Amino acid sequence: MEASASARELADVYALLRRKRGPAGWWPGETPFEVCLGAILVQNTSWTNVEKALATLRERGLLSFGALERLPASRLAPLLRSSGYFNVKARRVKAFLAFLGREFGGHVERMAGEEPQALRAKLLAVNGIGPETADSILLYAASQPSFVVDAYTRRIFSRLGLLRGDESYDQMRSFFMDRLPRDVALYNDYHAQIVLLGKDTCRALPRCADCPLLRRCRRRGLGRRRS
DNA sequence: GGCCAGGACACCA
DNA sequence: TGGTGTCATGGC
Repeated sequence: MEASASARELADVYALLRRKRGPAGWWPGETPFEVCLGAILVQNTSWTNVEKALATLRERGLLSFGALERLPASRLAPLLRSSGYFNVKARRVKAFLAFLGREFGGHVERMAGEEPQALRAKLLAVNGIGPETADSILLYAASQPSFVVDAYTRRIFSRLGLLRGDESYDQMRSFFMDRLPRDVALYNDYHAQIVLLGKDTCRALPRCADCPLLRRCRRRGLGRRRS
């Protein structure tokens, strides 16, 4: 871990990210419930594939807790086909629905009243919900200040030299949360900016040799040369 | 036709 | 505790 990375540096990187397109206004789903489904379906998959599966569920009137709760995993799986790993994800969605029904009566909104650490622990105990999925649900569905770390975050910040790139998930999450104010709107937009940058620049420039963000950071003395 | 995408888990040493 | 195999579709 680059322990010397400062709160100011993370704030400056965010300012640079935001300067390009302003507030991302980014929300991975139309409702908090849809956000939860999306967080599971997007595991190791592109969001465009997830959108197709969500659209299928919407067309069939299945985009609600009640409808999905009644649907067996064997019938849900084919509807999730486009998101990949559909058999696995059908079981994971069902596990989440069972948790949501048991703990919150099927109402995602009620998660917001839970103490963040306790809610995170409960989510992580659900089969198929790992740290990134839990943090996505916490931040984007339950409005809790939990920083989401994903593959783009690891890639971009290791290229900036602010992370080594081999840190554990929790180490990277702490890296951000120890240096940024616990602010839901900030975490929401910071992660959104990272994803949007990752989707265009990192894909177009897979080696990041000519990454505009990297150049801007270098000009301002941000980031570090990699040894 | 190969590579990769916003992970997580079971299994094994 | 850490490494490895598995799950699978769709876009480029």
